Amino acid sequence: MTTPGRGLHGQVLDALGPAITAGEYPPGSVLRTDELAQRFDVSRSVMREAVRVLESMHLVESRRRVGVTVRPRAAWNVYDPQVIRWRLAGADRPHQLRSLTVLRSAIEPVAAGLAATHATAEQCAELTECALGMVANSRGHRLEGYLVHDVAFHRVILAASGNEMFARLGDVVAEVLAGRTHHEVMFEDPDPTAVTLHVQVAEAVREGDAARAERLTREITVGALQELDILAP
Amino acid sequence: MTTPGRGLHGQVLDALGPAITAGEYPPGSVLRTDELAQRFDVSRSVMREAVRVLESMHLVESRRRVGVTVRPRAAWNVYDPQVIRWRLAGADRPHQLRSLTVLRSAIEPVAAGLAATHATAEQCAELTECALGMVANSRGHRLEGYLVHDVAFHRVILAASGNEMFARLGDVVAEVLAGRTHHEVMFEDPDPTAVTLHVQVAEAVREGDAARAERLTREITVGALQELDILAP
DNA sequence: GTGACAAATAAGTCTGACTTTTTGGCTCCG
DNA sequence: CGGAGCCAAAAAGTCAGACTTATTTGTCAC
Repeated sequence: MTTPGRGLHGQVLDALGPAITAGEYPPGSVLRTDELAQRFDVSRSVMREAVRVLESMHLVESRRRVGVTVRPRAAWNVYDPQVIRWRLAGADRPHQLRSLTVLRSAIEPVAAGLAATHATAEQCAELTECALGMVANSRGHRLEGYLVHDVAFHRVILAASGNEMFARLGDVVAEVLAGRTHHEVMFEDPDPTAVTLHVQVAEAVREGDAARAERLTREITVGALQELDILAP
Repeated sequence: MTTPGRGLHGQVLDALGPAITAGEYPPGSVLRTDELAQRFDVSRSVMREAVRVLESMHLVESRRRVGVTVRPRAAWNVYDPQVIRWRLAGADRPHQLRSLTVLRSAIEPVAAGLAATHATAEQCAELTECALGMVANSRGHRLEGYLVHDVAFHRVILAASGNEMFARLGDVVAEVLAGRTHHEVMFEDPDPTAVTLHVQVAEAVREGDAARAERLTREITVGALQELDILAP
């Protein structure tokens, strides 16, 4: 994904972040900067920078005379792409995947509706192209090719909505789709109904039919939710 | 809000963050750590910590031999509550408020539907209490009292949805509602229709009627959107 | 028990020296 | 004239050590 080791403090984060989000240090646990610095064999300055970042994600809280205490889950910045990635890599991946899929089911239909009225000609073209790519890869175990176009499709929809909050969820959706394809048990070929729905959404957006785009996208997300229920009821 | 000056680096952030999000340094601008440290009269270590936090928000990128460059808007972590607060305090407040209100309109109806099936007895009681408080403050310029209960109401809905991604938007909604009340021109008394809708949502959740809770909440958010269109078309 | 005071502790801050990477220019050769 | 390669400058990155400050905890007197 992003650059893994952007400096020493980044390497420390790549080790500490997953550990904390995985619950390895339960909420209330107290860490000490100096001890951590020793453990990771870095200077205190580097360690302090890492702690500052964790603090900005609300994963920990640093207080004088106390130390660095792990904050409860409810405080975490769960929208931080970094935090999402750490959690998806950890033990509560299924839980995380479900939360994100529910989020998608709320956002994407509305985004598609907006896209129908805001999309540029270019975006419509891209969308159609993506849908076409999905169709082309919908049979014969071509899951990777399918995934690429699926991700691109949803990215375009979110971007075309014209809402920056929606657009910023492109990465999240990408992670969810990738996670579903790679780690969850996925049926050999994608659901043909879903493929058709994507093509139809592209149509609706192109024709500027907001209501139809929204309804069709809702069907897609309902499908995604049902798929989750089948895999992990 | 949160603690304003949690250390020197926090004070630096409170100055730099708003400046960057306000577009005072356009994307591509290059800052140098040492120069910034001088300007804010802090040591380089403190300045570096501040830069690290800005970097984790994707507001800036630090590269050797180049300096600290401001990243384009599209890269910013717009879901970071801190970033939201900075932007709401700045010049593109109206734009930000609109984005967030659209986000609300997508999330809250779905959250309310989920709340209808997931809410505990306690949460139902809280909800009813909030709705009651809104009614009690709906007349006679009691905007502050109304706001408190309005915020609490939406927080409970989001929390009761049982989805952590939704729950985490409580702060965002709070900011939006507070912003609307304090800075936008608000009508003397809240819209009576909205008040009634809140009471009915509480009812629907209590009765476990998901579809009705979702529909009613959608009416509330549609109202919020229309209000925006009236104020800033 | 309660109050104030003192000691211990860990984060916070500053400074200065050093390292590493990147870039931009420069020369030299084709 | 143009490209390859080398050199030097610039800025971030790293480290070590000394010092400051806030907070907690424990103790002692009242």
